[in-house]
Amino acid sequence: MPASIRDVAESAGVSVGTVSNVLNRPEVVSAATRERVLGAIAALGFVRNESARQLRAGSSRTVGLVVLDIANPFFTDVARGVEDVVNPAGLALILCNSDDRPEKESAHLDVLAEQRVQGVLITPTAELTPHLQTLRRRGVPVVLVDRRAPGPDQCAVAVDDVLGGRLAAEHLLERGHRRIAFIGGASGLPQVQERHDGVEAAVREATGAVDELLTLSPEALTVAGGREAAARIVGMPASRRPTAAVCANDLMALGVLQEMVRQGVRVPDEFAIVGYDDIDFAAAAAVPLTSVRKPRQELGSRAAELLLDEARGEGHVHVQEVFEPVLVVRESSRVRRTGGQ
Amino acid sequence: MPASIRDVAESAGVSVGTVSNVLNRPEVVSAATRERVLGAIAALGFVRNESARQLRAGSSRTVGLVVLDIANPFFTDVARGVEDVVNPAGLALILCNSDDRPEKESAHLDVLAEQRVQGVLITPTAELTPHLQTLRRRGVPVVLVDRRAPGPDQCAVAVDDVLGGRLAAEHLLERGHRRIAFIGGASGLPQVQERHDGVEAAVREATGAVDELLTLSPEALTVAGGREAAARIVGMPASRRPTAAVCANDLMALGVLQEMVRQGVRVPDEFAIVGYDDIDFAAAAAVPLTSVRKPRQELGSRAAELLLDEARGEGHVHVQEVFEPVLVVRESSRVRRTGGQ
DNA sequence: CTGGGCGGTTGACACGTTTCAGGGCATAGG
DNA sequence: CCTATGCCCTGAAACGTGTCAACCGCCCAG
Repeated sequence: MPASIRDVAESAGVSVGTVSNVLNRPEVVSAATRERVLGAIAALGFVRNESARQLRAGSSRTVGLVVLDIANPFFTDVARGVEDVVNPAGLALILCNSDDRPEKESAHLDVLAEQRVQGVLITPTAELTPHLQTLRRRGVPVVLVDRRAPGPDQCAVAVDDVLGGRLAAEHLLERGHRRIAFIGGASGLPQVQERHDGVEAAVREATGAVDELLTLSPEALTVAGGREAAARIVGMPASRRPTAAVCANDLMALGVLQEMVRQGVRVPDEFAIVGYDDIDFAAAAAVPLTSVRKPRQELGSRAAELLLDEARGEGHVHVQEVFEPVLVVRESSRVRRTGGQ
Repeated sequence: MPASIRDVAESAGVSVGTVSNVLNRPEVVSAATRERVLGAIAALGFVRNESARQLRAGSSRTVGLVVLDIANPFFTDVARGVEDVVNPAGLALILCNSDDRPEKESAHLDVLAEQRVQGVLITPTAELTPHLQTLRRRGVPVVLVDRRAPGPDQCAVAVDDVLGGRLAAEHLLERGHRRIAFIGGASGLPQVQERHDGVEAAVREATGAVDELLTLSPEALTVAGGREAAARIVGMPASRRPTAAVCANDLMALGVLQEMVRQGVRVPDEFAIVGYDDIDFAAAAAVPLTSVRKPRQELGSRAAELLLDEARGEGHVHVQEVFEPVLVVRESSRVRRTGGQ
């Protein structure tokens, strides 16, 4: 059992209160006493017990972040943004992975509630679980990340995904593509739905019909999901087969790219691909991916700022921030053969 | 302020001790009382205060994991392995990113010490910081991940990186390559050094000389670092330029690949690449990467098991586990043009 | 000489939980 | 009727810290 504040007090010949003051308000302690106490602390290897602090303070010095897929670099970039804000504030980050499964999400939220975290940053699964509502009703600040708020009574940091989908689709339409695929996911995330809607709207405006849009929904928003979708596309009769795809994220786009190459379909000459998120691997792919860029790190840091502000109390006003995505054009959608422009 | 165990007790008309029993040893409480208490808990929305539990128990229900680069999928896979072991045991995971910088590592370790984590899993930076020693001396279990233990007095889960380097190099040598580059890093990580040594040994055995091995050490073990190294290689006179590279990890290998493609060097025809770690993106690259596979997830889960065993106390014996890496051959090192085999 | 002010220190209490010795009560056995 | 035996339950202590009112000397102004 490690040394306690009491051991330090004894060793330095002062009271516990003084030791506490040295730790928390060093300026009220005389220099001589302070030195003596610090010496005792060093000698005993004393380390504050956070549990006791927390118990006393009523809340802990931690923040929770719950993401859909820790293996998706988009979320690690978000996490890094969160860390950049949260660590300097003296808070530790508890990173949780829900794997897009509501049960895991709920379990993590329960743990975070028991930990009395200062607040929770979360990209929730499709339906907002009751656990999240319970948490908020209990007064724990919750900021939604990469997801719009259902109402004005909470903070959210999101991206205009309808616009993102539109940008991606318009780009392909401009390049002369008419039969376009949207590759989304089966889990029904609103972000994905919005991207779809943006694509659909652009296609309708350009072609006057929506049936030009083929929507595929593989099980998961992963590389494997992308491969699966690509295989389906390659299997279609050439007359109906799309010539380009907008993917709901870059992982899927990479999967599509990989499968196309494997099947001997040349990208972008025979099939163009647009991804979403613009993770670093998008640019690093050997056929660099055109992608819809989101401010990944900023998404995290801004959300963390809002969370800290809300946790601080005093006249916090809820903010629903919506970033504008930007299309980054790279090889995977460039026209090489056919004229185009 | 949320409801406490005392509020529950009052509301249910029992003592605090009984409520605690309902929570921790429900079998000793009569069914009727138990129901009444559970009802009160639900009605009040009571959630246990972990801080108080921890204070009482002396240690918390968390485990720390400190990694070198959260943006490297290798480490997120390790983290997933850790989670798989640690969550079922009722423990939360605090994931920290040291960014390969000793100061950040130390700061994180301090926080973990204050949190009284059950133990720490860490891939340390090059030199073992005193903070780590201090932590161990204080009795906190520490398991090294992807790093050999300096002595028999602690657990470590590592990979035979000399063998890994050798496998990579021998593969290239068999393919007829003679001038080989090893692309490592400047930070001096022993893992990287061992990989280098394996490569060097293989080259010496095959060619009788070591001067065939060009060693490059870009700043960071990242995609950007790989690009940087590749640019240097392309800039060399053809007579001395290597025809293949072993990279210290897959991120760098992807960077090399990307830069080679950008410069019009065909992979693998003109330049072969072997990565290390075999992250998912290695296979997903449009020129799939040959890579030295490590059991990423298992590395994490095994380390977590050892940590939990050590934390449990009772006759724990330190284990230094060393996994054997396996070479996974893909396109990036296949000979296409020249005969070879 | 006295009173007031001030810098520095003290010591007790509270935070919410777990644990454990002990106590009340009913039932069964003598 | 008394005692032994379980079964449930109670109540207090303890974990380590932060806070705060109170206190102690000491100096200075009056």
